[in-house]
Amino acid sequence: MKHLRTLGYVAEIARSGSIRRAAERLNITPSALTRQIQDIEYELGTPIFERLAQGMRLNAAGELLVRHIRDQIADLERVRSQIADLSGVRRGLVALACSQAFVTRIVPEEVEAYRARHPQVGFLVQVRDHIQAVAALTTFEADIALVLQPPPSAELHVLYSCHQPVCALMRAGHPLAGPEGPVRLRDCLAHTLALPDRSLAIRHHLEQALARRGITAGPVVESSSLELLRNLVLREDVVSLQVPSGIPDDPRLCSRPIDGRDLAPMTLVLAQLRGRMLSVAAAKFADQLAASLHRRNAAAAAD
Amino acid sequence: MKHLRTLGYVAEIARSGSIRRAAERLNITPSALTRQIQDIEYELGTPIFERLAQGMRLNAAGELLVRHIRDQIADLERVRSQIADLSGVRRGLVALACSQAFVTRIVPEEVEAYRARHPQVGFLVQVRDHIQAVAALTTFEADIALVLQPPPSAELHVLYSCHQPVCALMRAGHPLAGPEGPVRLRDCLAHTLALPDRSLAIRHHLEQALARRGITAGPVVESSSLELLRNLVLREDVVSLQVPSGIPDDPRLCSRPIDGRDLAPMTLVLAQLRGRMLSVAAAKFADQLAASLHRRNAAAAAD
DNA sequence: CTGCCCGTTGCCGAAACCGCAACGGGTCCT
DNA sequence: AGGACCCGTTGCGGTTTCGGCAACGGGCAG
Repeated sequence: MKHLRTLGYVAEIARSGSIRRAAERLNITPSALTRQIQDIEYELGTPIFERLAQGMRLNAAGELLVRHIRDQIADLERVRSQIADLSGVRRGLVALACSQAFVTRIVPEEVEAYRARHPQVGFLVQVRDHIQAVAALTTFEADIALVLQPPPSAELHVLYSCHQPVCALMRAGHPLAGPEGPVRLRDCLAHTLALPDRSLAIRHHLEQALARRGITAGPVVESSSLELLRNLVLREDVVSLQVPSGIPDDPRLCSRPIDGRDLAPMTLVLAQLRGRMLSVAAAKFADQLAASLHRRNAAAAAD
Repeated sequence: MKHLRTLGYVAEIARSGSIRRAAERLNITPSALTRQIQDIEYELGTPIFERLAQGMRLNAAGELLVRHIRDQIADLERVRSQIADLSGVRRGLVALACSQAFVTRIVPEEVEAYRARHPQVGFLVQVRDHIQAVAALTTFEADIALVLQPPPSAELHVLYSCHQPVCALMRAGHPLAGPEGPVRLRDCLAHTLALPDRSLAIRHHLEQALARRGITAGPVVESSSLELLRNLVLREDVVSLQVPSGIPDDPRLCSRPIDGRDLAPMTLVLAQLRGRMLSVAAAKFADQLAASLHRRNAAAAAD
């Protein structure tokens, strides 16, 4: 809304680190920006930016102010959403930060289900690793986060969490694909591996377990893209590791959980920023997601 | 600050109930106001006021918006106070709603002590009964409240509370003034009474106790001003009822607690609005006040 | 020393804001 | 029923604010 145009300028400068870059993104001139900042600093009676040769950086006062600004913007959005809710049609935007493992099935299915009931609600789905996802929450870039193995943080308010066993993934004809039931980790390591790289939580999890046993995995292929690994599995006799949520329903693929003695299950967490009041749309979507995850988990346990 | 000028207009219209009255208080013309409101309603896509013949009243959407606006204003004030605190000098405004009983000694003493250390901090002390005090907190007109017998409310966050015995107050020569120690309520009722009226919590407290015994008090004088009652006590042989905090240190006055069997002690409460983040100045003053009340209470118990 | 990118400033047109006067529609009192 | 009164609203014109353009001075790298 209009009244926080100026404050938005401040936030954008803080984001982009210089007046000129911010001006670019805001489609105004640097001169206009400079004046707005000067006005605000005059009103506050103190500078909020350090002027460096490379641009602008927030000082302590600025940090406080920008925090307040992000708060204001998010809160106004929530109020608008509540107001829209009064008139029947729910509209709004749900900003979700999620791990790569969930873009395959869970998130698209849930978004579709939600939008079938509330077509006026938009979604912004950002794929982030577990560290970046928490950061996105604190800067209000995301309302909720769905991630694997998030770092413990006092800022996180967990809405739902459950365990996901790590699974070995191979194509239907692969030697390991035969029998049902769990597979030992050492059997997997005997085959050619295609693993997620170190930017992904699964790999961290694996490395920790291997380190305790003094083994190292020598993957032939590693990638930051789970999708690439799956496609590779379809073309060659390689074994990959993924969590069940990320495995598409494809008869050409076969997955078997790693024995719990070798690799503990990973933790799936749905969370928001502690103390943050969500918009109606985001809150309801989080509810739906939590309920659905609960059902999926129960169904998986029944197998 | 500048950016919430327009929003302040909305809040003021909501307060005063009509555009013309708000315009008066804001020193602008009604036409200017009308336009601002229309702009906002256009931006929100929905009216926020009902147009009545007598003026404007908030609708449901407006209620949500005004709540948000008050929040914004209070939060910005808090941020400014934090920023000022960074540079060493504490400035800001502490808005306190208190019962009449505390304007005699406690509040003036505490304000003086605080301002001696932080002269840049201003105070706004509003005398409110226990109902109005809570209302002042919820509308952000007050940061903290110091009241007797506040109604239990989920919105209240109690920072400190203690008991205050009700005391009989008379001048030094009065027959009841003789011995030290508690006095029975029936002995008081035997004398001419000058009591707080029904707008004050002490009177409510007394009426409740009397009703249980099936007695009614027939006061000769009743008043909403504790100060008036005290001055009356000095001029005639009448007995009044007050809590110790409200009794000035005057050798011409004598007070004796009512026996606990006749009248339970009243509850003194220092509170803020639950979930509200206070400015530095208000938070520190609340700390000081709580600590001081604790000391005073301990000293009184030692007598 | 020479580009290059930075924030900043003077000047001017455009847009937002506001005051003035007048209008139309309600309520209340006579 | 009529008139006084208060209400919100609108057309018009002046003032203030905002933003774009061009130019300046200052750090920094090659």
